Amino acid sequence: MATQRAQEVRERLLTAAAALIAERGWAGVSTRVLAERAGVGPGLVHYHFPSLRELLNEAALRTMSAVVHEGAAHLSGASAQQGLDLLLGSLDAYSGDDPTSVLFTEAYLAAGRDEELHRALTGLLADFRALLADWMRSIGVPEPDTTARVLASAVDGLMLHRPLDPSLAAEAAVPVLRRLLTGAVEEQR
Amino acid sequence: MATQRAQEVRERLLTAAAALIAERGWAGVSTRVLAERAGVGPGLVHYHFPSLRELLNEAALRTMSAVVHEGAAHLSGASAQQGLDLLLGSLDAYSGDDPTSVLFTEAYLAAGRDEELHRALTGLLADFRALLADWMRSIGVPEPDTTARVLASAVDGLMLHRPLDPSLAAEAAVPVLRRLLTGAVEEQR
DNA sequence: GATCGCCTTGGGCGAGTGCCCAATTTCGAG
DNA sequence: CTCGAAATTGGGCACTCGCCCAAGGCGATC
Repeated sequence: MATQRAQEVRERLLTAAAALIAERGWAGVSTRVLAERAGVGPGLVHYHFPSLRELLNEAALRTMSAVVHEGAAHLSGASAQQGLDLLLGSLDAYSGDDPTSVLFTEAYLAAGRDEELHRALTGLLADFRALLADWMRSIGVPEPDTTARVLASAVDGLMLHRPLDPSLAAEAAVPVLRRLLTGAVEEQR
Repeated sequence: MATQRAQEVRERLLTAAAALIAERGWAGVSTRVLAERAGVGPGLVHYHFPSLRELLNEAALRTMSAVVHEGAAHLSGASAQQGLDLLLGSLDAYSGDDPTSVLFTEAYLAAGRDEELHRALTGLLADFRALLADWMRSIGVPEPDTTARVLASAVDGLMLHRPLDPSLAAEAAVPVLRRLLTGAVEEQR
């Protein structure tokens, strides 16, 4: 059916958009480079999407949503050590100048200038923090809600700084971050 | 003398640029809106600066440099409690959607796409981390170098998340962040 | 095989972009 | 007061932008 090919084009546009946001920055993604990257004619962008703005929002949101929910799935029910390994793993999976890390930061900034994106991102982060707080509660971290908020933002801050601080590697940062979980996992050093 | 007025125009352009980077994003600053904001003719931008790129770099760098060095001046020689108050104070001075916070994040992202800006920002952050580490060493924080790196990036991460997490206030985050300084200031709770 | 609706193409519109430059104003040095 | 360099103006060039649309291709249904 013809609709299937159309769906595939939509998909390719969204995938290309996510990559281009990281490469060129949110405002640097134009309809023409986007269409070229996706391998379609320039007119197709506004056939499948009402505006470039909404295309970018959807592309960023679904990419971020996939990352967050995949992480959350691994975290729920994990032991203290498994959870720490997961955080450590994500810290060297995302180096700070990889497409995913940059996409997150670009989206945070764009949310400050787009109310709709702001609402959606607020919800996505709230879901993630709730899961992170649940995990922390289950392993006995003090003040799990606030700690989850601080740890989540600290990880994003590390992504932001890492490209500007060559010696800020995951294995260096993790022992320090572990102090945030004071009282719960000290014996596991 | 005429040179004085010219210097003032250069100044106004740089100030306007810093404000516009925060408002419209790095790529959203055009020569014409910049000139209008600064109250000068559009042609003056390229009379005082070789390119828009270099103007933006200089505007961001000197603004950030002022913030960093002002903070560093207050920090050096401060007691543990004074230092903590300073950090706490900076956390509610910069809410995350104020011009200064946004400028920092915009500059971090732009540095990933501009080698010259990348080098300058790397140096600026290295200076600040060195001072922060010295302060930590002086009050007995363990692993002061790494802790300084992590705390500096965590603070920027908080700025990034704050607009998307209404309940992430300074007074909530600070007690948790204090755990990073484990062993040095516990008795000061 | 004709028909019809979804999909795709590529060009075009007005606006905005960075950068340039001839013409003009400003103002301190002689 | 005159001169000349520094500073400023505003328009123009070549290009890109988001969005639109007439035209045609495609494939499923009778």
